Amino acid sequence: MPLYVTNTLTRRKERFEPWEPPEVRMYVCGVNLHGPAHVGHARSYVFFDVVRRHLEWSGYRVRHVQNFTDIEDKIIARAQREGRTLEDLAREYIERFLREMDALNVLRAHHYPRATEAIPEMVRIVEGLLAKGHAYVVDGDVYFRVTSDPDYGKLSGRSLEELQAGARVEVDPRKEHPMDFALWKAAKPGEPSWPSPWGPGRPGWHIECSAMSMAYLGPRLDVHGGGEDVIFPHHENEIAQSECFTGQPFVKYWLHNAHLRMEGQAERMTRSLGNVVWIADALARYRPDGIRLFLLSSHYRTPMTWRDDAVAGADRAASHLRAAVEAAETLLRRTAPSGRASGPALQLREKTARVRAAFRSALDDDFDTPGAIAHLHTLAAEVNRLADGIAKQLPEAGRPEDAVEAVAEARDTLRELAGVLGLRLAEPVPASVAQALRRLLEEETALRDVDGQGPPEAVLDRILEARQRARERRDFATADRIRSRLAELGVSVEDYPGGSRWRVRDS
RNA sequence: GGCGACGUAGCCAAGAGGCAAGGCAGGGGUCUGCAAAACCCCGAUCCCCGGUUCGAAUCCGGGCGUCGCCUCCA
Repeated sequence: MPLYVTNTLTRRKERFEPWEPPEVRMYVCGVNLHGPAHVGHARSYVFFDVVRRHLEWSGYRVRHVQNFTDIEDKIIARAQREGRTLEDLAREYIERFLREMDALNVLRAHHYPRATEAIPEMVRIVEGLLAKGHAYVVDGDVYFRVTSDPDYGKLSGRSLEELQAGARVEVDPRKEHPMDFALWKAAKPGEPSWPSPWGPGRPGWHIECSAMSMAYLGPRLDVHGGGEDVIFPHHENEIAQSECFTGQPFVKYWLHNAHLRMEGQAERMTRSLGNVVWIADALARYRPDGIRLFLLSSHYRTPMTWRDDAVAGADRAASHLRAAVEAAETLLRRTAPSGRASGPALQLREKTARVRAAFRSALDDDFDTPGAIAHLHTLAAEVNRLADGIAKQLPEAGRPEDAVEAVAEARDTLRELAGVLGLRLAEPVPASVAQALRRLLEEETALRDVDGQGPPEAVLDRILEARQRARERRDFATADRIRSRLAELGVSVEDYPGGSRWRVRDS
């Protein structure tokens, strides 16, 4: 089934067909480096991460570019306030942004151009626009002449008259038309500046994305994305500049995500209002899978609210998915395949195939991530049901060795589909636990003979074996003590008829 | 003022005219040395009023409410 996406430009769901398949050129508007990123930014980048993962899963080769805005009024103001250089400030927030995106399992773009590194390209475009009569110079500033572009307003769906009617800002009288926007700003005293044919100055905001997308992806993009707040003026102006400069269509599909609001706040989350949850704070409270699951639990074009109970709920839902993978793995670790398949195993196979197809259709339908998540839960429940029956040795579950192949396939599918949403479904054993385990082996007499070498997962398996021996001799005091010591380390122990299982505890 | 979204169970949320997905929370049960996890069972006059249709959460009209954008912004 083909992919359909809602194109802001046409306001319709359209079949996705890139200019030159299987290549997809995707440019996503990046952050302004005047401060750290908040969970509203995370919503946008997690969403576009899913766009990319789904395109790649569908066989496209995606070239993904995301910019950093490192020159702009607020950055200059902050640098001056803190007595730091722009470079110093930019370096700090770029590093932090990438670290936080890595933590959220957002795939890295292929290029992260910075505005200040693309000044020559910008100057070249401005010169071209001047030569074609689409721009004019006033006192060292260069403005785009909106009346020279008959298409101006096509993205935001408004005419020049409509835009002017709602204007909230005082108009610079030197401009020919109130909606004309700056391509290049003459330097003010004390501000960083670059030489140009119009004197020292710095670029306007919009020109950077035109220049950087062209430099890395060529004049025509397949996908250009960002938050819906940048539709106007930013993306509107980008189209005007780019198309007037190249004479070609700039972007085939414009994708915009709706905003995230703070619980109890009437307005959307934005750094200038201060009503934000920093990504770093969210990561301290919730696991990455939980945060992603929450952010993807609403369709990307629906506004959503950051509510702690909802994020906590998504965090628990992530555990439920992870439990299915872990239950499958426990079974697979302990059971050799028989080469046969029981009735329940055949049913699981069929369900797995159905879920795979439904999951794909959901994402193909304009990235319906809430629908896709629902299908993931359906498969997880099927795996859990079978694994539960087998762990309890229920006759209707069939023989474990007859379920192995179907369970392995279901687990692989669950992993694969979750991976398209960027969910890891795994909780690695933290290094701190590995160290604490060695101490536990020394302190606990019942664990004296346990080998503490090797990866912590193996050590935990051996600890559970020793604990199992204690249970078998009905030494529950020891067994419970080991369990509670592990719990203190963040490892929970679950007992089943066929043996015990450990899990790194949720958050 | 102009342009545009949205309103589905306590909460989050999908839904391409034909018996209303999924999750979280809650209640009951199964399993179990205890615990935990998982599994099973339980929940909706789809904001209101009209209309079209054999049939509407879905289409049309009108209300009410919430939100976004109209040069800081993901």
